[in-house]
Amino acid sequence: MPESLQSEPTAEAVDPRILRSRRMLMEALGSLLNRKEFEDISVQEIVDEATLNRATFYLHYPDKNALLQAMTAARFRDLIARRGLSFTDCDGALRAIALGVCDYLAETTGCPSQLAKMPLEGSIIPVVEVVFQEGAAHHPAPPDVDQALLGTTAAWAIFGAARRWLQTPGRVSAEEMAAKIEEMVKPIFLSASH
Amino acid sequence: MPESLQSEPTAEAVDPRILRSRRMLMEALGSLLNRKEFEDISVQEIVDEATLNRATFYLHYPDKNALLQAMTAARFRDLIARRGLSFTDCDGALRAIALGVCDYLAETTGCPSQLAKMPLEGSIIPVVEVVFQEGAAHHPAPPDVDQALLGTTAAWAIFGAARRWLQTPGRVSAEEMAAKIEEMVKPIFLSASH
DNA sequence: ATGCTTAATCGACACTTGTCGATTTATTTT
DNA sequence: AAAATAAATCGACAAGTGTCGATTAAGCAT
Repeated sequence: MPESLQSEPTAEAVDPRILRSRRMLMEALGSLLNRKEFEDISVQEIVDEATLNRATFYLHYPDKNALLQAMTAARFRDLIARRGLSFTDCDGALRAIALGVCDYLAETTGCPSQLAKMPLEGSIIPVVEVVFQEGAAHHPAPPDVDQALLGTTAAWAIFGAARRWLQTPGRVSAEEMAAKIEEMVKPIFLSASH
Repeated sequence: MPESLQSEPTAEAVDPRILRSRRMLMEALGSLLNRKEFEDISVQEIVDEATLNRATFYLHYPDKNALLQAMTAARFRDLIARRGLSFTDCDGALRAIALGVCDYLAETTGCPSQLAKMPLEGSIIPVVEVVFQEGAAHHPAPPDVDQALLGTTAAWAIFGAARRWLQTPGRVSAEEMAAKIEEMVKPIFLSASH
């Protein structure tokens, strides 16, 4: 069971109807979120907006939280891709990632909804982890340290910090915050080499 | 609207019926979680187990997720309190916190349910933050660094690392993991002093 | 073009959710 | 002890949820 669109560029062909349905559901939810709170949106409303049947929804997602999560992951992946953030150009990349998370959060919560809730962790953090994963592959050589663990820990730290920043009343600029996050998180990766 | 029991030792008196209802609801949920998945438990089942009316449930929690969160926070707070973990005895405390999180996760997910899901972030992380907060108060002096931000970032990092450890197949001991976490997270606090 | 496979649709189902007003019961105040 | 306050109960409600079997229609293979 494939779980997200627009990954795996050369993967095996996927039925275009599946892509279409998922895309329309995401667009429908995105559109509705401009008008009302996530909690106040029913599956029926989503499929109406998407001009799909309600049963089709459940063919793709177990519930509306899963759709929100998939949509968030897709959008954030998109933002990362647009900025060309791979960890291959290694320095400054950490700050760029942090800035991406801050920007994304600020952007999607500038809407009427205060989306700084839970379902986002499950979608943004894994994307950040993947970026670190790719970066680790391009890195010199992992002696004995668990690169994946470092990536996970850093991803959570970044998200937690960005989330706190977002819900701070008189917050500083995203760029400033990204610099702070970089300072805090960078040593995590250095901790491996004592 | 008070949100949790067993805090504020000398606070204004709370109606004993409120404490009783919330305690019974938490115990009921805890008991049911030994038998079935959280998703498969309805509010009706919870109040049946607690011998309370369903309307009473909604008098205290907006939904069952809120109850799970409150229960988790209470249990984790309890574990922290039992171990006497305040950050006042500053060194080694970070590892002790990490160990507490690992132990708690391993303990509550040893049950049939794989509770390493989302609602836990919302309950464990804040508790860890509070511990850091108290520790910061007993600390020398915050020059210009945002102690709260450091605490939040560290709390998320700890939880993320512990969570990953938990769902690792051939995982190392909790003590070993706590040591690793300490190593990774400690520099976060030192990052402030360049 | 024809059939095979699988996604999308439809209507219906039992169940859960969250809320309400009205009543009863427990606790605190005076 | 009696009155005032607030929590717990009850029944009922409209709405939403997740699932099902049966049908239609779109995409893919040969």
